[in-house]
Amino acid sequence: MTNAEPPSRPVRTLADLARVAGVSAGTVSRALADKSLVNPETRQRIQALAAEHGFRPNQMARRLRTQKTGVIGVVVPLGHERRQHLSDPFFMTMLGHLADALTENGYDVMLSRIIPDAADWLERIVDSGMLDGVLLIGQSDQMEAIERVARRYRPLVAWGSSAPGQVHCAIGTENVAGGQLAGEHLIARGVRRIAFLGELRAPEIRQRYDGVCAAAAAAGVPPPLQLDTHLASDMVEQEIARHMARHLDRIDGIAAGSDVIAMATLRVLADHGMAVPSDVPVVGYDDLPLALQTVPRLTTVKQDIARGAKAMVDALFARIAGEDSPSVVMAPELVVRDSA
Amino acid sequence: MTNAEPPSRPVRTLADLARVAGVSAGTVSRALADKSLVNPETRQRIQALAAEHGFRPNQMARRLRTQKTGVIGVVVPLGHERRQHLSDPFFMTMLGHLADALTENGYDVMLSRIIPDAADWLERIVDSGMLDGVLLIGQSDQMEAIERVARRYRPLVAWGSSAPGQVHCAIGTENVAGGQLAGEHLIARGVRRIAFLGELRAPEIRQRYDGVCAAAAAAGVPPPLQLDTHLASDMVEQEIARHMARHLDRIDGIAAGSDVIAMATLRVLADHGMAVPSDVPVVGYDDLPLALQTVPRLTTVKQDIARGAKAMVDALFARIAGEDSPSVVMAPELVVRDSA
DNA sequence: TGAGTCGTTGCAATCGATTGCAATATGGAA
DNA sequence: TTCCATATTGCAATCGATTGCAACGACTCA
Repeated sequence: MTNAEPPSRPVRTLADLARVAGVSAGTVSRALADKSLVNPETRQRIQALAAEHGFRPNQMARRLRTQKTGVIGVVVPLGHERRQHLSDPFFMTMLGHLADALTENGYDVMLSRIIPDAADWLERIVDSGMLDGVLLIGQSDQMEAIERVARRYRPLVAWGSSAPGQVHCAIGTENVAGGQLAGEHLIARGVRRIAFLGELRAPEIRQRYDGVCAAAAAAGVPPPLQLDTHLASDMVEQEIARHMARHLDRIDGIAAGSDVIAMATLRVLADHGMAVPSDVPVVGYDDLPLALQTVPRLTTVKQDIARGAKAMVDALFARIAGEDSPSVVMAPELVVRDSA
Repeated sequence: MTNAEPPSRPVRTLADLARVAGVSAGTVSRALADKSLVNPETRQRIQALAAEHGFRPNQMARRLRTQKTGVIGVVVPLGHERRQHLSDPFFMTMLGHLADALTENGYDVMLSRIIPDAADWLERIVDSGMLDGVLLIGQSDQMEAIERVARRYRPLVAWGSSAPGQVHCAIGTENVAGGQLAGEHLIARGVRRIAFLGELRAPEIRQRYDGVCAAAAAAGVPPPLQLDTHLASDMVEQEIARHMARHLDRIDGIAAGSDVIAMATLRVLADHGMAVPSDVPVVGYDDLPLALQTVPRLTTVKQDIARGAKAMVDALFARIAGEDSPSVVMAPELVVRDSA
């Protein structure tokens, strides 16, 4: 018997281990996979040997052979709004839930933050052969690219809105209805001159704005004043400060396009010595965890991100299994706290 | 000439494209890699053909062959504190910077949130053959595991503290000095009975606490009252509320173990009708982006996360290139805003 | 015209694990 | 004792791209 201690992890490949065990590579492979074809004794012996030598099969080779990677791509397309950072709280919250659900199911997560400058950014991702499926956090302004790829690549699910006739599977909430909830709540609080903070190139923000407009129209109050507010976190506060300096005397309530915007607004209003909600009610959108942490606590339109993430993952798994999965649109919900 | 249109992406592999182009697979490979060995005309013809057919090489095969993956693993070990979520703002901020730096350099990011229950969790990651390098966000209580792996696996860099004789490369800040800054600042503001919010099992939190203690001892004020506060975001606020209900009358200043804790504290203090900083000054730790957004703005000890992330990536690249890279400890810095 | 060069291209091995099929051994039945 | 069914194991092809080496052609120069 060769009692030479292994000098420097000589057991790197299946073949190495096979040599040590005195069997063929195929047998080792089957033993490690717990296939019933191998003799139980041999199997246990090989597994013990594998553990002893700290052997781990090369995933690259395994994946090439089996044509499954066990990796899901989570991609954040940053179409307009290039300065928006990956650390945006909404993305991160969504990503956290997604990553949890995915890893629980044994998948790895590959993260991509993409600025879609090349027209084929999405095909480059799905055709890389690296991924078993792709999750898109947001559609940005890339509807055509997404539709084009979805026509031939099934395991693809996006967070966002779904239109009739849309090919790709999208999970999202009814943004127009959500905006309407926000508008109605402000109006019920006596607000007449609403300001909407958010820029309209992002489709979901535009829909929220449309909802606020609808609420205003229905109640017979003037249409809201729309003020562009970008999402890059380092800029929001200055931008809002500028808006407030100029328009604060002409408004008496604020609907923010997102909680991040709402939180920055709270900050700016405090600088102006305005009390929230007594001087100016503010309602946010998203109901991120931080909405609970602000002073005052944020009244906001809740998108159930945890449920959305779970729905996305479920839909993706269904598609990976070859089944079909419909788009989902969830109802938003007004969460009344202290800011409005 | 065969003018049959490609029916369903028949060009999937190098060999397919080679057949279409009438050359061998090797030539196609070289042409696509812009090797000088191939005739410029052939090269252009093949590249045009590749674009026309939307051909993308299978990354799995490429990586198996070249033994490089172009993927960096970013892993968050959750040793103690299992309920801490991936969406923790500190992780996310760090992850955002890391991902930006990595993707700028052409690497993909594989994300893992790990609960190290298996003893070999780290070797399982580094030996998977999937990764060109690994970045650890935090050391948790896994120093031994990290040291063990670092002894034989070079491209590994952690965020955290470095002790003399430590094998693995760690980038971090001087937490004791940071805690001291916080303590000194509170004391200079007239605080005598400091409360420290944070639980001591996490080494970096313990060091910050030690720093606060040192400051107190040096100034001759009583040692701080330490109150356990976990990091799971859904629990913090209740926990702090309980602490405050019990101890608020016995303290006159608060050093928080992190900005997240500080922010929740601000919330709770508002509920108690306490003014910050006039009734109770509060200083945070980290200087996350959200420290700018709170009301009042958070006075805090800054860890330059952006710089830290860059340092981690630089160190990792050096190690991938076979060079060596030392641990780095950066000096924290007190950022005085409005909360203390 | 023949030898030597250079520029291109093809051939075939390789990365490491998986798996269909063939081969062997073992036991039981006739 | 012979034959067959069954349980294990080995062999070799395969996944798709990369790359060292050999081969081929054209061209130059003697």
